[in-house]
Amino acid sequence: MNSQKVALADCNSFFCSCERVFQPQLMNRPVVVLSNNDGCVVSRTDEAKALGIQMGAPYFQIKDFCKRNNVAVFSSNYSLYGDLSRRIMKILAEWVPEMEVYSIDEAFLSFTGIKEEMLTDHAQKIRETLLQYTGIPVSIGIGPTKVLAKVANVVAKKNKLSTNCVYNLFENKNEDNILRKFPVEDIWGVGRKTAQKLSFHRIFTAYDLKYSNDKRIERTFTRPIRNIVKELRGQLCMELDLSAHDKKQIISSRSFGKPVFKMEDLQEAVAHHVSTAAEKLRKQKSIARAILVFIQTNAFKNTPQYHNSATITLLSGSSATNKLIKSAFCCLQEIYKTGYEYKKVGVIFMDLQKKSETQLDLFQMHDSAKDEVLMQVLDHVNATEGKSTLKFAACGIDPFWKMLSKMKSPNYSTRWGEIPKVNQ
DNA sequence: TCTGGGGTCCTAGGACCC
DNA sequence: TCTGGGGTCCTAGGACCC
Repeated sequence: MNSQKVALADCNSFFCSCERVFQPQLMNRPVVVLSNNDGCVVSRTDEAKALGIQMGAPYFQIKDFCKRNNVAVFSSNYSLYGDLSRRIMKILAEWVPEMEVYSIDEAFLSFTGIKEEMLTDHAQKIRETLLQYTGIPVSIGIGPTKVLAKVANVVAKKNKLSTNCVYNLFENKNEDNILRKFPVEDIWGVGRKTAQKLSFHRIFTAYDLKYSNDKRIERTFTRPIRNIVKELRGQLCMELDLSAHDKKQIISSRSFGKPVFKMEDLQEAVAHHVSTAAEKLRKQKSIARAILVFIQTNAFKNTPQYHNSATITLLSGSSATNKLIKSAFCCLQEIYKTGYEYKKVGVIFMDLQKKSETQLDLFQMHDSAKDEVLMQVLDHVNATEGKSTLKFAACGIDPFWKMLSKMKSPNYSTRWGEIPKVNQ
């Protein structure tokens, strides 16, 4: 029998909570944070949810509504959220022997070994500490598997007052009562398509899925769903992933703030994306052996549509921005067509490999020693003097296509010049 | 005027080989 | 005319996540 105990700590309305840390007057006021380009809503506080603002709602559609209802609106400030996330994970790590950082605002914690009667108390202490040290509220769900810990977390979040943001399934004598009220589409790993298919089989709740016919599930559904069924039954099949992995692909892409038609403008954007992605690539000490460039028109607009992509294989791999820009331009050349109004462009580095594990091949062209030094200097300057202090001319000086970010809060915790001042 | 971005995993099916 | 079957590897695309 599985004796594992898993907790899922998940920050409440994380991006909004980050904004509130530095503007406490926003407590109890509805707050939303927008995606890049101020496109749509990606984080909402309970007050904003109560007003009926939906996740993913396009901002231009709800702008007036927000004004009328005194909603505080922010552009996303990822350096702020990233920094607070790092602090939160560091604190969490001090409380448990093992944890898996699952996303910017979530971590699975191993509670195995803690006495059953102490679980809730332990979670409450973690919650209090995080709130005190960072100002960020979290909810914690506890169960015998990841899927059930996720379920418990949803229960905690939906009943903040009665649970004080901690819900422990081990304390519940009749777990099935919870599962009966839990819609199948809210289960972690069940998306829209699968929920549709499940409802066709008359499976509507987590309870239905837990007690569904094994043979039918085996026949009809894929492995991830079969694993979810097992986890709902308390059978652990998703272990905590403790190792910090290197990324297997690195993407950089953005929608344009304005329509773009010309090749030169696309090139500037592509050079910019390659620079961003290559910096991440070098940070994890890897090289890319394939690069993909894609371009898209605006699918929401009633204009001629076109989207395409091209890939180039780099035999020996590279992490040198200048070399990668050249390859990316070749891809772009291949797919660019005049006469279209482009909305988005992006690059993907694929087939990544650790630099140290690269097979040296006499006949292949590796990054030259000169490039290596150039990249080292580039990264060093940008790390110490600020992002994009030094960049390739191909990226342009002041790109007109750059994204909108009209309501961004200061980098309170990552830039000396923007640290909040305390009144004398 | 204005609708995000960055990831992972899985599977089906094609290509290829013997 | 008739033209196997099984295995592996790779890739594109689907589905899902936050």
